[in-house]
Amino acid sequence: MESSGENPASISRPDSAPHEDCGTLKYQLLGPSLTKAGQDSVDQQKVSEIIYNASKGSKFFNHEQDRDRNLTLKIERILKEKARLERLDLTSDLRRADEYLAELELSRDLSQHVIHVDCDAFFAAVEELDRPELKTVPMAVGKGVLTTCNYVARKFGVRSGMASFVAKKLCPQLVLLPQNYDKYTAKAKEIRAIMAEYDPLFESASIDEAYLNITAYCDENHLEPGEVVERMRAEILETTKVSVSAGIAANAKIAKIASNLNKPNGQFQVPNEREAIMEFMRDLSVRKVNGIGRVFERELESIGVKKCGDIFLHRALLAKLFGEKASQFLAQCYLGLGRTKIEPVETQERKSVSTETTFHEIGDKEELRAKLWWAAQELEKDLARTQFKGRTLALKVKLHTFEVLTRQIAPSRAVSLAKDLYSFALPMLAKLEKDIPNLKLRLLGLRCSNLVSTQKVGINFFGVATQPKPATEPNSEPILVSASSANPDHEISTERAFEAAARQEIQDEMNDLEKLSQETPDVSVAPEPKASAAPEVVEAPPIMWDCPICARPQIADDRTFNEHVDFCLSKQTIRQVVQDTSEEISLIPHNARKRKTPSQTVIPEMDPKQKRLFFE
DNA sequence: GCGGATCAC
DNA sequence: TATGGTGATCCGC
Repeated sequence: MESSGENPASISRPDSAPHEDCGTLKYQLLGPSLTKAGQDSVDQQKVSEIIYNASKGSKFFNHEQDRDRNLTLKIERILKEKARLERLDLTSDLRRADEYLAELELSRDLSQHVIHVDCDAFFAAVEELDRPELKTVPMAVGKGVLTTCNYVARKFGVRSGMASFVAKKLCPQLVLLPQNYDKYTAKAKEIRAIMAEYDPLFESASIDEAYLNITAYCDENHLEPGEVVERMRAEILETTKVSVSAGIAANAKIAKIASNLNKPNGQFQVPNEREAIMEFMRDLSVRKVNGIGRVFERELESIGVKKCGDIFLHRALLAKLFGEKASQFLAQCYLGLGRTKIEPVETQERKSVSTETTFHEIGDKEELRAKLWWAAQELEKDLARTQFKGRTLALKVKLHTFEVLTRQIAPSRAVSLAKDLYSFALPMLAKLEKDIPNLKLRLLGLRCSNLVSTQKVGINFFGVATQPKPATEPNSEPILVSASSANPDHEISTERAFEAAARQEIQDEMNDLEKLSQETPDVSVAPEPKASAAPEVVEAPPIMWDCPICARPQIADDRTFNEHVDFCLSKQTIRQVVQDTSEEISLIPHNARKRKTPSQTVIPEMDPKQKRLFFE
């Protein structure tokens, strides 16, 4: 959109309030990474004008405008509620808040040295290693949306998460590179090998970030945390040629904030002293805290909380205005408290597996089915890779207006195969088509949650024998047992493992027999997908027939269909058995890695199948 | 338990 | 012309 020189704030928009929300909208349009490093010298005013003008009138823009208006309304309600509360007697709320603060204070642990390590413009930095000439020109990685950009580009206001055409408006000479994820993963592995010397139980927060607890390392080597981090950063730069920044503090929350303060290639330490920590938090913008995003920032700002220090003044109101969890979180921010427990991601249990893709607007039903089929195939692959099935299946769509909807169902048994995923998702899509006339989508995705492990007996990533846990008894443990659970020495007996294997076999037979039968309303609406799917579809979606017994859609190939009908006739008895045997429990290895001295540390070779999971 | 919303990277 | 994908969590109902 060409610049006409007019002030965007003065542009009148149809069907909207006057321009008072323009400021917040422009702020919203600046994107979530405004607080990132490398933006200090940027004229944000000018940048926001350019972004505004580039976006103006688009469907994306209109959606952002809607969201902005809704947030403004929500804030009005918050302010009204605040005024109402302030007319009441708040002494008990105040007392409750103070009691909670006192209780938290008792839990303060200043004995640990936690660091957060963050690679500087990671993807861009890796690309610059291959093409050093890019170091001096503005460059970004990503196609439709930028994932990273180098510091030269940031001087133009270019940021990660920005649409590339907008970035090009800000910086026409911007060099755009496609993502090369394998390359970044390989480099991340090099960096992690070094970090493991300092803490073998380090925690990967993402491909380019990690938390380490270096308390033991400091003690064993009689070094101060600052020295250790200087050393580690130098070692990483020396051997991998990638610069990293780090934060050093008593807990993960402050370390994370601190790692951003001397970016790039720097470090910042907050001493393990209560006074120093309180002072550090006092003047810290709430937006810098991990977990407080643009929305909560605006809500807090509206009641007068801009800095973490401001939380104290408003402590009596926070629980009623923002909820219990949020107020507890804010209390921790005020005190500068955070977790000190750093543990490998492999010990943390996965909750969902999902896939989604954005495409050009599609309204054609067959084309949408082709997309759904493709998503089902992708999810099957991801479920196979991560060795899970899902007891819950969710369909996610984004309308052409950018509005997002999700619909989910809970099949009686865990699902993982593309045709099953498709069979269960199709009625949900059909219902949306029925309920929303002229449905046009720009994104479609599938997600499995309520996961059940399909991990077989074998040797896992750390060389530890693993077995699928036998089925749970009606009143027993939660579905997934992680290393962090209460009984870390819990072992599965051989007998129980055999039992499990036996039940697994029974279940596999059931799988073949049952071929799914579900509560799927509205199947008559679902048109049958034809073989003439979109070109990129490898395999045509299966043809669906309705079962004459249960009236639910089934894969229409003769054998499958007949088996289903047979099953459906005898369902009541079999269903019970299936439910009793369908529990599969993952045993996540515990004590797989132990913190030990650096010289003893071995980085095991990666099993290719587990590789992507490990690096996620 | 479901669906919307927020958040991080 | 045009604005991502994956995973987690919380809230209100």
